[in-house]
Amino acid sequence: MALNRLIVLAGPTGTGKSDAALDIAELLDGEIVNADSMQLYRGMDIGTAKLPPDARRGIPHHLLDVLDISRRASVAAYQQQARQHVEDILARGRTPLLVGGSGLYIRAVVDRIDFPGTDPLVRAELEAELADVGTAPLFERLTRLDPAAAAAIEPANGRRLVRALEVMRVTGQPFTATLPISGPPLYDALLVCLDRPSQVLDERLDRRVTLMVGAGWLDEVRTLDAAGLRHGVTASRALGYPQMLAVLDGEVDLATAMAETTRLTRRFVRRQRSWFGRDHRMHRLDGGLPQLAAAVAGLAGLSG
RNA sequence: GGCCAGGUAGCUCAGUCGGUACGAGCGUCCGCCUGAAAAGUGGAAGGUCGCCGGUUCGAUCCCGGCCCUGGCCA
Repeated sequence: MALNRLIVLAGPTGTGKSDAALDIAELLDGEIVNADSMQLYRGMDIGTAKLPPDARRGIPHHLLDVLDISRRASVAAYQQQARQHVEDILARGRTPLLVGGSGLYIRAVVDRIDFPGTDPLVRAELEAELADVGTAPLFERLTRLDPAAAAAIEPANGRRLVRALEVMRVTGQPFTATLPISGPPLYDALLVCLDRPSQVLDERLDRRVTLMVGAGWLDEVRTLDAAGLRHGVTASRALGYPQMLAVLDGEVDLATAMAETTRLTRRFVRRQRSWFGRDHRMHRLDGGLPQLAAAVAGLAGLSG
């Protein structure tokens, strides 16, 4: 029943990946590996739509709740861990299912991408410089040191400028600022992208935020706040969390925060589409398809 | 009924002391993305400037009337 290959279930937020993954896992004797950057965090449950343990049907889920909110997330670390899990699952004779909406994370697992090293001190220094003098001087320097990278990075994109200069400093090598052309995926992966018509998805997202609040999202955020959420570089930026913190601070009313959250989530979905849309290796399926699991199994080469 | 403010991009609003609307933010659409990626970023499409008439070589901006919105007074 198990396949000797990886199945990737990608797609925008709210398309039904988590639930579909359960069905597929049951059908193909699978185990799930999370590919969602924010679900890595312990305690961020409601707002990240993390599947509660009692809803997982006994199917093993890996790489959920592995990071403290104070820690930065890291693609490179994720890549290493996720691949380890995929390989372990394969070794166990089961089907690994990589499920999530973080496009770069998925590519990090499935493609030959090597992330150059990092240095906290160099990084901190460059970030301080960015905060101090702005983006222009950094861009100018990058143009001198690494013209190719500079040509591929928008002058106003501080984040990427910092990283490019960091790589230059740490490795002495130029920064590869363009994603490699994707060849055949590792692990003979079957790539599936779930989506829904915009109107349907937007309505689902709207409803989802309401459900999250009803499920106690504000309490969750209050708890996380006490644990230092505001100081978590990555965690504090998760969709909706800053908005809920603002409610707790009495800065905005709940309705406004919710509207803002759905707005940002919609925008995020558009970016996810732009990311997944150009990966021509992906099979696209509607997340609302009745026999989704069977369809995926069929694509994977398992008939019936 | 009277007075005041206002009717400019899908929304909220700038602006033109009369000479093809420099518009902005948000939204929408399209794109980029190698150690924060639920992050960060680039571009595009959108406007009979409430309606009718007048003055003028020319009006979104001046004048008159009308309609609509909000507020105040009665």
